[in-house]
Amino acid sequence: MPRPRTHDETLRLKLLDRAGELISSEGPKALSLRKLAADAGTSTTAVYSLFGSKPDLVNALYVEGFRRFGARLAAVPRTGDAVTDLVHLGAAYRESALADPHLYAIMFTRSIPGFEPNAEAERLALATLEPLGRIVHDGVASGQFADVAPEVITISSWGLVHGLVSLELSGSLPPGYSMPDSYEKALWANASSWLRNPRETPAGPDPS
Amino acid sequence: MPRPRTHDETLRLKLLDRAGELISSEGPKALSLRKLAADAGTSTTAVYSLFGSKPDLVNALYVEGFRRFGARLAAVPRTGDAVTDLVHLGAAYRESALADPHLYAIMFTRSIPGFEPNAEAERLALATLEPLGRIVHDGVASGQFADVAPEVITISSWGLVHGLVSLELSGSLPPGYSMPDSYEKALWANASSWLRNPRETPAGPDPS
DNA sequence: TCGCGTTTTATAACAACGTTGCGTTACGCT
DNA sequence: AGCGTAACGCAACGTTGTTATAAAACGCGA
Repeated sequence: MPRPRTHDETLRLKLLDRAGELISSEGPKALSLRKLAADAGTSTTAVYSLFGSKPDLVNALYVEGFRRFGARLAAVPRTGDAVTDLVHLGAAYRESALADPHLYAIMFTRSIPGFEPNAEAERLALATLEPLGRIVHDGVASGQFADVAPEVITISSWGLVHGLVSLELSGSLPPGYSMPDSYEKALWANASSWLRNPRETPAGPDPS
Repeated sequence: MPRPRTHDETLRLKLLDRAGELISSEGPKALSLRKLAADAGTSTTAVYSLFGSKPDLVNALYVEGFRRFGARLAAVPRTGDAVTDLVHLGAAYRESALADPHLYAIMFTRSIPGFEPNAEAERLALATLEPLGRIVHDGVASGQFADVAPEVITISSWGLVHGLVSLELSGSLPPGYSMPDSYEKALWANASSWLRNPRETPAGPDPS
């Protein structure tokens, strides 16, 4: 009879942990199976029996990254004001990305050549957006937001935060531009642009 | 006396062309110096004497990419209406990115491991944003936009288009979301959110 | 408790990569 | 004409991901 899968779970976690550390500290380029195996006191073939290939190992990191990301976003409290909630969620998004830039790069830019998330990982990634979808849905349903397709508001808000964070992380910003200053104002402007009844001061400060 | 640089310009262009083709058709992973040299009928050392290293060759692609990108953006005609101009510029931005996705990836995501643009290349990249900066500046100066720091409007608009395009190109969008539908509405909402006097219908259609 | 069957993993090899000495060729300048 | 340097082909080095082979580890029926 076949021997049941006994995969050394502690070794699996050790490899995953170490891989995460390598990526976070030295970037995607530094993640080599040989170094990783040597660090973990094992051999490269262990990685292959545990994960299948290097892209599959990265897929595990991808999943873990979205798990943490999703937990952070889901923990943002709601206030009932749709604009405020969007701004708060956007702030948490940026904080999460800045907490581990290299991991964010794996999740959203294809920073490791051969890697493509598998179907299950992609489903998890999309589930991360649930808090955003809920705020938008509630905002439209309660009449705070205009009668626009919720997908449009969702994708616009997501695009804005992702774009701003990407530009900041890739160092593409002109010198002198301060993202902390602009970020909240941009979020506030975007969120309030979907209001049914626009408020007086455009691009006003977050009232929280 | 030293012999002046006579670098075979046609070989240089041939290598650059072929490298661009390889990147555009098969992605950054397929760009190998050995294949490239073989394709061009030369040797790998030619690349080193012409460019210095692989990252330096990619830097040349990066520069060429921004040159074309900048030309496209600079060719967008102005209408005088700041919101309309922002939407038109955003549309040209997306079209340019979709015209050569892999090149866009080199320009904005770090899709080739060892590559970082040098100082001159980064200056050129920032110059590409000049049309955006001008529209925003004129919009604020003419009183169409609210009295907000122009950098905030610029970075917000850039972040939005870059984020939306990035999500689209990386395939991160939920199935069923149609970017062509949402894109223009998102741009319009963003642009009009900076108006001094908000118009009646938020997220209304582009009047062009 | 023994041993069969299967999984796991170490060793070593393979192909492909970026890079670099070494030697030769090609060409501008005096 | 010929000196000096740039340009470039050849071959090698070290490292990468991956895999063929073989040995070791272990669950389970006997």
